[in-house]
Amino acid sequence: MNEVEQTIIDAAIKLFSEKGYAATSIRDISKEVNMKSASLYHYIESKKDLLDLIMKRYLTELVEGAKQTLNDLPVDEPETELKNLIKFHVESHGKEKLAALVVDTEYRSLEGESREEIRQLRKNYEKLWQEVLERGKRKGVFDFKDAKITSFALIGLCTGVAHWYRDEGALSLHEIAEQYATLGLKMVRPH
Amino acid sequence: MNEVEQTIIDAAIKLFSEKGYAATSIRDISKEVNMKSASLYHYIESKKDLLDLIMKRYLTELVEGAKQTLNDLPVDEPETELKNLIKFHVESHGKEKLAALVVDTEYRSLEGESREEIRQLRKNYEKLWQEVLERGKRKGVFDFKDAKITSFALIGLCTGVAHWYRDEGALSLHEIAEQYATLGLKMVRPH
DNA sequence: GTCTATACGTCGATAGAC
DNA sequence: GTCTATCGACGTATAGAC
Repeated sequence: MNEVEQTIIDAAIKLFSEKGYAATSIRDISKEVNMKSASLYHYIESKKDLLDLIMKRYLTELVEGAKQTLNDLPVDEPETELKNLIKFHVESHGKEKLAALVVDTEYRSLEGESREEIRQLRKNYEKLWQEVLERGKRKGVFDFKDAKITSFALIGLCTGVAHWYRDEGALSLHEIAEQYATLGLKMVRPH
Repeated sequence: MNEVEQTIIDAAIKLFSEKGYAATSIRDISKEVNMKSASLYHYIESKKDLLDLIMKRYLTELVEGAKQTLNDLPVDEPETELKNLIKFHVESHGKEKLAALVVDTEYRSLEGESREEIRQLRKNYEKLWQEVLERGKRKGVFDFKDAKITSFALIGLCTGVAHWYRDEGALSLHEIAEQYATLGLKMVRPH
């Protein structure tokens, strides 16, 4: 992956997140990187390929990062695990806000194998959360009815951050992540 | 609004929610309603108009429904208010899932006045939630740091339902709404 | 009200000069 | 590696017959 390729990918992420994949033309992207559209094809195979690459790369980073987060933690502390899972997700969605928006909104633009691949990555990610929730429930530190619904609820909650977070906002990303961790933990704690 | 117009709107909602506004052509919509694309223009002014109408109508329904929900409740019970706000939002997003998806994902496809109008409607809706939250905090039945962030978190949580809910699923929409109300209330209750 | 025909712009992608 | 030129398909929208 050389420098020019990365510039093209960044331009695509910016435009896809602003206008959507379908509404962004290859000519739009080429203008953004000060090239003619024909030149882009020296670096990419197709517009579809560009989306596939972005979705796959960012979602893989999210899944691997979450796995690593859990691995770095002491065993058998589901509350700590959930707290850090939330913080990692929120911070990741704030730092890579534009890519996160693309991943969250362009699943429907994928076709065939790519779509299936992304679907699997998502499922793996949800499973990570569900396992933490189930461990906490067995241990008695969490209380909820359905692990799947609760995982959707928690992930949806954290994903929402990418839709409103701004670097210039009053609260730092770290503070927001802390608040979300508090909110999320309260959601599943017995009372 | 006659029958044919409603059929066209329903077809547009279906296709916009599946493929997105930009990826849906007037010809796609006309095929869905067994017409030629030129005939559609007897009922609509433009493709853009169709989106404006869908976004405005559904979001207005949501805001008005939420206001009505609050009006029907006893005064000075913020917990009851939040519970019913959550249930109304979740049930509305389940019942009109496709329209909800369009509203949630196609804001970026709006331009000019329409965009501003929808932005205002959204703001009004968020304000409803924030007022309930503030009242609860003053009364001491809610505990959270920032009303704006908490309202975003709660609304984002409930909106997520439209992304995974299915009529054929194991849980009824009513049950899901109840679970979400429980989760949401736990999020903001002092412990 | 619904159609056929079509205007005219933009799309993704390619050929081939430099 | 970047360009100009261009292809054929498809986009929204309109004109005008019936």
